[in-house]
Amino acid sequence: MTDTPQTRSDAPPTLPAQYQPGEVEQRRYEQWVSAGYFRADASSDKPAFSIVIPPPNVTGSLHVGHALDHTIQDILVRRKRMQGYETLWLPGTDHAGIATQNVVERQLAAQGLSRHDLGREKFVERVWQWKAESGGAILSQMRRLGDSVDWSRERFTMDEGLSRAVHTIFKRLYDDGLIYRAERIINWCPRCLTALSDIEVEHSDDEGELVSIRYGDGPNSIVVATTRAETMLGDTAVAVHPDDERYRHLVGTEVELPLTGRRIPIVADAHVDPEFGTGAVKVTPAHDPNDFEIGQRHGLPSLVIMDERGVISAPGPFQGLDRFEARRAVVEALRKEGRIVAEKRPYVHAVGHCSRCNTTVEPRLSLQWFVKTGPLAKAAGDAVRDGRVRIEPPEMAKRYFDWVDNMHDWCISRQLWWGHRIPVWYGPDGQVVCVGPDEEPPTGEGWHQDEDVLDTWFSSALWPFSTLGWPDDTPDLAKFYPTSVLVTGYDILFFWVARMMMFGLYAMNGRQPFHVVALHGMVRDQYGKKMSKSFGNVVDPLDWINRFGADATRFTLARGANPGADVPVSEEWCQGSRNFCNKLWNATRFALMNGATVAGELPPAEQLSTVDRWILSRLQQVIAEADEYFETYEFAKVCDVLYHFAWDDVCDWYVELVKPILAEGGPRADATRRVLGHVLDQLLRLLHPVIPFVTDELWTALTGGESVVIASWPVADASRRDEAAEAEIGKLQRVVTEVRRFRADQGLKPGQRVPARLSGLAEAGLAAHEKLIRTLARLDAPGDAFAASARVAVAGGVTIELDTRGSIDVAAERARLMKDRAAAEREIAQCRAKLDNPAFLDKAPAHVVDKVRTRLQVAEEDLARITAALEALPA
RNA sequence: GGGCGAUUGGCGCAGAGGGAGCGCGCUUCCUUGACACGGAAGAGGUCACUGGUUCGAUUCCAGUAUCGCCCACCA
Repeated sequence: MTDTPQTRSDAPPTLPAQYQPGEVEQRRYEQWVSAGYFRADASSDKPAFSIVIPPPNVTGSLHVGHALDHTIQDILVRRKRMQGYETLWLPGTDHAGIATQNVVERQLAAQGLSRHDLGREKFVERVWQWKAESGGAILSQMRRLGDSVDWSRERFTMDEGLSRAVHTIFKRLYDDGLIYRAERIINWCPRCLTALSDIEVEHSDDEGELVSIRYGDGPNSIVVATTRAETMLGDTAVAVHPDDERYRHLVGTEVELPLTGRRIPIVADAHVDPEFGTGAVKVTPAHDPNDFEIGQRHGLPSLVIMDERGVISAPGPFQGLDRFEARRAVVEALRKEGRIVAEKRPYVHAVGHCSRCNTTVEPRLSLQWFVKTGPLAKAAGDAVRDGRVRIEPPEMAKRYFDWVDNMHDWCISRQLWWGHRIPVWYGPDGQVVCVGPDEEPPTGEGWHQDEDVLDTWFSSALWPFSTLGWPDDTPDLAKFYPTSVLVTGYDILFFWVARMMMFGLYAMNGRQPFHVVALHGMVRDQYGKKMSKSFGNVVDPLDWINRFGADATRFTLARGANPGADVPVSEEWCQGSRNFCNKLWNATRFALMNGATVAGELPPAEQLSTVDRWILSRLQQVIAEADEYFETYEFAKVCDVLYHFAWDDVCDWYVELVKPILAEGGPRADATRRVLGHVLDQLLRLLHPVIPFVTDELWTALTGGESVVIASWPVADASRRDEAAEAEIGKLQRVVTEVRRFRADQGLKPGQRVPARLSGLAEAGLAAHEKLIRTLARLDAPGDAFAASARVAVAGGVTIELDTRGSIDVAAERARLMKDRAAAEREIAQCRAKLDNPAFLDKAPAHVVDKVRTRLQVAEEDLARITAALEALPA
């Protein structure tokens, strides 16, 4: 073992040939947490960088969308931490009102029970119990991913502090007249039995049937069209456009409503579109938002004909029928009476569905609580308009404006039990009292609290400041509010971001909840398809973490993350990411085996070989580029730059170039060991935010440092840039590649050594690298019996004559050269055409003209070289 | 119905007013003492279509087509 490569005297850790993530990840994460790296200190005088996590559903589990969202946040936080910021990434979970309640109700249903069987108190207890059972899952999954969150500050949207925040802001809004109670048509889910806000309703184009029904008889009859025939039972008018000549004579008269015997008025209302259908519309104020408005304008009664389950409640033959059965039955009854004018025909129109259970939403007249959004939304829009909050990518801001500028009042009451109960009490004599957080609710005979709870988004809208201690004036709030960045998918720009803006600005006296909103896309499969269970293309991040490692999973996601765009991923790409981690592992392994060192200053440039100066120069460029991409949330580019530097420059070239130097030993090898150590040290730091585990494992092994988590962030050193070295190594790479190409074309085995004579190296400035070129291209020194059988001509005037110990495939080489010649000729023609164009010379910028001249010169040299090589080929 | 975006090699995506790039896949060769989760060398695209601006357009503008997303109370 005398020829063992030099190793560090203090016996470096020996690494296995393959990186095994499992054990490393668990060990590292525990160490990070116990070392307190993630704990934020509000009393620090370092500048603050804070992010609040978009709280996932407390009883949910980590899906690949979370994994993306968390990876991005962790990247930002880890880098800032290394840059010396006091960083806080605050974790927590959301109580997710309807979603969680639905889950528990399903569990009950399995036992044949409903929530009403338990009663409110018991039911809520049961939900808390479910939270206790399942609430830990997602948190431990976040640990698996490597989230560097401050666990000491974990919050829940229904914990005591947040409940007080909810209570406080409700009271304040109420007192300011921004919360009110009113009877309105709201979106109602007949299955969840609760009101829904606009954003909880998803529209899809459904096929319905449009039927035309004749109301009244004789010349005074009028035909209306509807897709919801059953609602005619609740009609209290027919409306036509005021300017519609066809019906002018009927306005003010009454018609008989079929099946009911009621007579209803015909009114004129500008809302009616005379072009649509018959130009006459039935008016059902209790079951349609438009009709409700018309009803208000004309003082029409609202007749409720359907109960909360969508079952007909109006007395008569249809009572007790479900709304869809009733629709068929009503149409049938009308047909029997000869009231159906035009047969029903298919009609595709947008229908609202409950975003939770997909049940068709029923517009329903009911008494609900609303937030008056006008002034709040205005402020939320202005904060973005005047630049206090930046939306990334900026194109997304338009969607935001569309939303905040056209927001309806927000229905915040939900007929659920799981959530923050509305802090309003009703007295026996109709009193309504909103009770503040520090006030006692009224007691006494007949007083009772509102039964409803608040929309989940009400409490999540407070997240950026309620989690920091608001309404109290806490050190956390002072230090970390406004938060630095909010990272989330564009799909909840409206759901959540706009609402945080509204409440943040309101509660914090005009101070915005965050400086930047960084939006990412949805994770998709490798064909750009949405992930769906039915399609079977859903990725489980935990599965990937188990099989490929958390780093590989994170790298795959980050590598696909272009700002605002969807992120395609696939298992193969994750394998590729794992391979990359392994590549780093082995590069570091090589460095350790060869005594790379990180101690002391880097030697000055004069003491370094061109190869070392080249890689250091490249490193500075990479630091600068990666840094810029980090700043602009261009994570795909961050990964791209670092991946290629690591793989191409460091592994494929630098390590290979350095092997002969290290083998030689001496001071040059010492310097190279120092540079190799430095480059890997810096590279691992740069990669740490993206792939924290493997980088920490390698960095500590390489440097002996405590942890790369708390290492300083690399800063580009412009004085190490060396264009001459880059040009020189670039030339060397071209020479080597060209020889390898020749060898491959000629079918020479990669390992086979071929005697060769090199000329023109000095002129090309590569005189010092002959040995390297010979090593990399596997060319031996020409012996006494050297007989050139082939000549490879390389750009820059280098010529290499090879003794292939036999004839070469002349035809193949000729074909190759002809192809190259054609390319060179094309290039020459292109350049000449430009340079012969006076307009080009006149108008094009000087550097472009210079570039074309250079290209022409290079192409001409190439052509000469290729032509010579062709002539030298044996016939 | 309104708004936004996309259209670049087999697939997924970058890109910039002046020489078409990346990953995966594909072809050929190679177990060379960091790594086969590897190495070397390749093949493959008239950058959707039509006009316009420009010395020059794949890149800017307009229109067309196709696709996607968001918003929406026209029965």
